[in-house]
Amino acid sequence: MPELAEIESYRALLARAIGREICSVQVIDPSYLSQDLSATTLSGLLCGRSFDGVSRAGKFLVLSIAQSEHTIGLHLGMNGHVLLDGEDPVAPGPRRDESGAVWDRVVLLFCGGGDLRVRDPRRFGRVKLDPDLSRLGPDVLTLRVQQLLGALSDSHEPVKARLLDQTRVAGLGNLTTDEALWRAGINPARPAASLDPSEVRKLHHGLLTTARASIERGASRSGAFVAQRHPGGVCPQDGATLCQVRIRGRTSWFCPKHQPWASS
DNA sequence: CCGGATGTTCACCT
DNA sequence: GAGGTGAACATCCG
Repeated sequence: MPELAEIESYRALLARAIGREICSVQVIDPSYLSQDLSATTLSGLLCGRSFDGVSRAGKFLVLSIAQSEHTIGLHLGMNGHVLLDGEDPVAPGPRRDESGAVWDRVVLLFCGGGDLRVRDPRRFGRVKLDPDLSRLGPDVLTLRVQQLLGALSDSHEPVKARLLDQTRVAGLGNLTTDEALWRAGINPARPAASLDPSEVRKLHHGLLTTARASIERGASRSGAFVAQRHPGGVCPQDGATLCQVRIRGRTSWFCPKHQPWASS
């Protein structure tokens, strides 16, 4: 589930874990930790301490550890979920059995009761120590037109490939990007550098409005266009049957009528 | 049984 | 070097 909207929901959820002392760390699946992080290290770092801050950087959730220089980076991959005291703001979570614990990878128990669980059936996510955020591009929510221009102007890659590249712009996922390109009327396969300045401005507007709207609704699947993103789906704007292409291995949908190849 | 799914990385082509 | 493709990670769903 996690795209920007879901990650923001989890950021808000995790804020409620701030200040709660951790008494136990259960690394149920050691391979869920990044290679340079052992269960022993993680446990030693967290037990007896608490988090004193939570932020989002691109698709990473970053938890800072009180009385420590370290941070924990949480990346939820394609299907990761976070539960605090059993609560998951992103529905529906993976549910395979009634205990609901089958896909828990890492669990923190708080001294005062309650727990924080990282649940990820598909296991594409990771828990990292001191995640390297320096490689991330500017965050989509605070992206400026000039920065977008810079991210696009030096490449003949398809514009969508560039937008999904987290080192160029951080935080965009497949669905959000399709919706934003649709709003801006830009074909996802167009070479990035072929966009003229007015198209880049439209795209910038599309990216920010799409990202903000999805966060407000708490779901990356909530957009009018995303709802039509299936075979036979039609453009909510002009009714044309949507087309599908593959870009960088990801399915991309667009309206053949108002997202033409040629620039306007 | 097969293909595809909201993410990322890497090997291998052209 | 740049860009494209496919595979890999693991599991569920139609």
